[in-house]
Amino acid sequence: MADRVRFAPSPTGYLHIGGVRTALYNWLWARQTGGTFVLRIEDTDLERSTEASVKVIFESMRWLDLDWDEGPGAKEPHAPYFQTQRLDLYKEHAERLITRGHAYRCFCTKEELDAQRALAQAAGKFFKYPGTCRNRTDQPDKPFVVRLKTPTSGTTGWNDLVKGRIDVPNDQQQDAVIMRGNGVPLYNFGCVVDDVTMGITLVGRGYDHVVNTPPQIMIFEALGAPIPKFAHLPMINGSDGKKLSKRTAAVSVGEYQTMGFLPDAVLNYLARLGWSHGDQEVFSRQELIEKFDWEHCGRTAAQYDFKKFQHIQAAHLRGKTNEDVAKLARPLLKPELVVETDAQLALAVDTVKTRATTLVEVADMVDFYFREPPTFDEKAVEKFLGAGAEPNLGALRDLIAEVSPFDRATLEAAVTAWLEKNGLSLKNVAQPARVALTGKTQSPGLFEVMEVLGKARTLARLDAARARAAQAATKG
RNA sequence: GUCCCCAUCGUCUAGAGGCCCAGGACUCCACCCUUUCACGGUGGCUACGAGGGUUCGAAUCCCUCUGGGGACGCCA
Repeated sequence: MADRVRFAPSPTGYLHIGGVRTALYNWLWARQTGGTFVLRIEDTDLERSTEASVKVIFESMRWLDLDWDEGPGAKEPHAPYFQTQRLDLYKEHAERLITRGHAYRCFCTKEELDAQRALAQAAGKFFKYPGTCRNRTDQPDKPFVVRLKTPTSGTTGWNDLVKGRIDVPNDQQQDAVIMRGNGVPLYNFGCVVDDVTMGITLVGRGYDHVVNTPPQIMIFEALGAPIPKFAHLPMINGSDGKKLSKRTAAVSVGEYQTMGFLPDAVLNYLARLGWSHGDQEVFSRQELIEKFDWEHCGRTAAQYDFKKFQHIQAAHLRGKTNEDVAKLARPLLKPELVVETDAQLALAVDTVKTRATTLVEVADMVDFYFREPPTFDEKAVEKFLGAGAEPNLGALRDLIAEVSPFDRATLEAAVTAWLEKNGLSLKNVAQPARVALTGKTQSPGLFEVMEVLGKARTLARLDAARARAAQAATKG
């Protein structure tokens, strides 16, 4: 039977790339197996959850094109999909647990417990709830929390899809609070009740959750619900080996979008971080869907590597058609640029695609084609359009004026012949011409630049440069 | 302190007893291509944490140690 999987982020900030990888693996599994990908918002941390964060999550998921089959804005057979709107459900389930003797009301106050904990810690001991209310028969009219009656002996375990068998002694657990005094469930409880009521059959999540799994399994059991499969993915660390942070990496999806990364590249990089398929490094979205599996997920924490990320991004950029890249880069062009047709932009893109990493770079590199005059790099002008440049530039200009058709091959042939006849090498004229045409010392090939620019503008730019050089000659 | 997990080049990883004196990729370096910058190509540096077993044979299995990470909340 196809699995029902879910991604259940907490809206406490941007969508973290670690979270994206979790979402991705679940999504890939669902898409590969014809399963259902559920999006649920775990907003029970009232202090930190914000509506803005919820919006960011949706936007990021949409940009990455990780579509959800069930959840806000999609089908909602198990609505609502926000935990704060499911409070009655949690209360019901908690009551059921109490009735069945799997949970109990605890009247100890947070203050009492905190004091005891502080005391224990001061003595170098580790505090564990002593079970004060576990067997009490009176039910005073006081505020209470609900605690799970946890087995004290034996072990709780599961066959983790990526980690293998994990068993944890039950005496390590304590009677955990599952419902707060204010009726809001704790993570472990809300999560399980939702997974049960939403029919989740496979839980794929970060490795930091393995410690939550034993108590959650206990809750599944107490609820009399089938226990889903679990897959715990290793963490992603920063390049310093520590937890991924804003200082060591771009952690939010939005940052990659503004840097001009392609969604498929982000997915590819994240997929390969902690999962492998032989020696393959570059995957299309479709390949990821076809090839993803839990067996080849790594067991070790991975370090984020921006250089490799860029490499993957560049590979995806090169893999796209000029037309597609042009379409994506167009909104990134400076508004004052004059681009007559999409085809023209695609031609320009073709010349910079192997030189750029991001869409932002594409937009930047293509700028000189559509700006009249191009932006000149002063150092380049000084070096190549000075007093001595005028004769060669002039000769080149006059030669090119006669070339027809005006394409890169014909241009190159004509120029090469001319150079030979005059005992010159391309080195003598290439850089001045490059600066004249592009404003920079680094650019796509000279003849492709001319072709894309077209005859008229090529000659105009050459003329302008010649005039500039002549002026420099009279001055100095 | 107790419990859980992990351990191959700097990094991501392949590897599920012989195919491995360890393969791919990123990075770095050299060379080739070349009008510049890229792309591409070729080559190079660099790894099985340590010690014990098991075995004819171990990166692969077992044990110990060491080193990392995580948890022990009315956070998620």
